[in-house]
Amino acid sequence: MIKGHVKLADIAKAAGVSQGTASNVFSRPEVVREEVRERVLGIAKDLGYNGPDIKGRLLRAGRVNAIGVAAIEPLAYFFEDPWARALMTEVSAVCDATGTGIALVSAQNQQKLSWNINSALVDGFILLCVEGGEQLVALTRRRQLPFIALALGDGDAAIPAIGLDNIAGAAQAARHLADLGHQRFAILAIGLTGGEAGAMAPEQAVRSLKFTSRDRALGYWQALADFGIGRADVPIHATQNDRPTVDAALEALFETARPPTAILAMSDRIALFAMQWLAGRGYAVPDDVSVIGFDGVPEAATVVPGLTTMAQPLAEIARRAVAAILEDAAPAQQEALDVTLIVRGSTAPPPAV
Amino acid sequence: MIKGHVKLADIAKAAGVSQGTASNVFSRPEVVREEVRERVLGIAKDLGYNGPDIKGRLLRAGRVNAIGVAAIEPLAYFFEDPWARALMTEVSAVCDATGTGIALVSAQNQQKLSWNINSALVDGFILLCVEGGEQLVALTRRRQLPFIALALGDGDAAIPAIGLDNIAGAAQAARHLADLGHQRFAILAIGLTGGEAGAMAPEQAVRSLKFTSRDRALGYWQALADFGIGRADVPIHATQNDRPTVDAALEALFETARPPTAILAMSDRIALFAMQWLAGRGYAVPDDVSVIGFDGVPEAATVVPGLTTMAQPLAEIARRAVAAILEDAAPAQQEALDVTLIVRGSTAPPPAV
DNA sequence: ATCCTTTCTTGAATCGATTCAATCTTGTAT
DNA sequence: ATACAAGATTGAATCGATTCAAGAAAGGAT
Repeated sequence: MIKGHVKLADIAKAAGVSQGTASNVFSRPEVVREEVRERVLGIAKDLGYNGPDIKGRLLRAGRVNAIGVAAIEPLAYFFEDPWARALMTEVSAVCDATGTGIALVSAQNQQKLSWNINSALVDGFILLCVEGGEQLVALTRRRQLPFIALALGDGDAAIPAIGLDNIAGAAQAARHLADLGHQRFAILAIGLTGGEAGAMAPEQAVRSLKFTSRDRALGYWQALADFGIGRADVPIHATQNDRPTVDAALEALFETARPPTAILAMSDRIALFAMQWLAGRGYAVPDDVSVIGFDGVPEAATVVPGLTTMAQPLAEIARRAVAAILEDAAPAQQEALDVTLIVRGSTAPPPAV
Repeated sequence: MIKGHVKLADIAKAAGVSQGTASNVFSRPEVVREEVRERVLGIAKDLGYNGPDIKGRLLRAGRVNAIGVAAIEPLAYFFEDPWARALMTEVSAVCDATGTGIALVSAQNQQKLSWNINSALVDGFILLCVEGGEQLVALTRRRQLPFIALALGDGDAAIPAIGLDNIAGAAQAARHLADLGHQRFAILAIGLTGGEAGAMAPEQAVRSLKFTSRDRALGYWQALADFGIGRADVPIHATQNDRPTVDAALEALFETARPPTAILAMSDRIALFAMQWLAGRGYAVPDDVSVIGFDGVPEAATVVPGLTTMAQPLAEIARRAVAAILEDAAPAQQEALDVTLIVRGSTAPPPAV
């Protein structure tokens, strides 16, 4: 019988039992008399029926046992971006443990994303809000499913979100280097609200950086102030989190008369690009220049020398996020988690002058 | 977030139109008179109805517009393994273009995997068969959905699969190094059927390596034979595709009186581990030792020096695989695609003696 | 033989939409 | 005024299961 669509009703009819009983044979076998159960199962095997179709089941149940992870990025983002990957790894671990599926939801343009969010078969969403978080939240709202935003810069407390204490983390990073004796710092920033990259004045930074990066900048400044280093003494260059803009920033920084001995990078990605640029120019890390990153991506541990960084508690973030969706218990307000300093080989005292 | 109980039927009733018309308002608006359409949309907005629920729609349509990618690995595999990531990146690109969703399906133990495969809401599966491919295929068969196996070592032609011409690729790799003048080779293999790693004799390799690795070994040997280098002259060490076993193999190889000047690694992962080991021991790549990998993962391009490798046509693989699922047009038999040599900095003529 | 439990089984309702043949409206041409 | 095509709307069937109140059968006690 090539006709591929045997359904439960067919089995029931063929076995001479009601559809309800047939359903029980598969979903609650203990309630059906053994004799009947075996007969039904036999018929099912004969007809090539492999158990209830998941689509019918889920329509009835109303849940699909999967969570969606969404971002305003191409789908490949989940596999390419180091932070996204590290986070997904942890989310995967949690989902593995709870038997929950993962569906990737994304699109670059608003319209497609909207469609994808609306048609994703999931019980809720984890939103990766690195770019355009507000839009993502707005789009997801309409779906009327539980969701939780991650890395949402914006301070709107009404949005269920898990954030980081970026100010404290950045301060700790700067303090680490200052404690080592560094005096000449430079900041490599991300996340301009506008598009351009380049050097910027502190006031300008406060104005045009997005929340996450602004907080990190504030943290750096705050710690350095304790060491008598003013904002104006710390050049800050915005990048687009990619190699060309990082390279350009470094070119500019190391052309000056007093190049920095310590680089505060707002992401590990930037820090890693910076280390490669430095290696290419013959600057030794950490002997000539120290570099500290932010995020704690796995690559930071494997590169040589290891990258000192402020690690996000990704496992904790993932655990809370998945739990929030599964139990529909999103935090009433934003939670901010601590980042922790991980010292590796990329930071050391500055070279003796 | 409590889900509103408004459904299409409620809207229809409230607007005084039939359910069919209400459905058309959302799914085929052009067929409904403008006046009616606006009235219905108005009512919908008032009642807080956000368009057709996807579950009902899909039940009717019978397809969910998503494909599952499955592997017998923890879910994190998709984000951690370089080959899987590179492949997923390409699959993502294809899915992005066609508006198809991606669901990740995996589990380490058989039973859970079986459950996950059976309950995944997808239109078909792409199977990553690096480990335990046969089991994966067997499990997927039962679901009676289109599927296609990738990297399936086994030669069973009845399974729809996309493979590689490993023999030709490996031969090309070995020829590249032999053309450069190398004479002392060593092979770092993967994929033992048993568990142990270590040095092995050629006959043993043929016997105990899995299909993919065996073919690669055969390819290496075949090309080297043309240069008068016999199988017995090429030490072959099995690894488990991880750092410890690669390190152990290299320790053994470079302890000998005639260490190799050219390393044939069966995966980029192994090759990259090898390059790190060599760097740690003070061997210069490519001046002292040349290394060639296999797979063409992105890291091979970014490492310094770049890794020469045999690149898999991942984009092509992804394109075909997704098309096969979406059009239910899996190839009747296994297809084998060509790999291409990408020369980077890790290979050069051997050191002058 | 009667009554009461237990244990199975039934049948119909439900989940939330789409589809399509049939019917009803219009508008236009004759 | 009549006929007819084109366009809009209806209503019932369908997708594939689960659920649960109610009925039937079997077994035990009196």
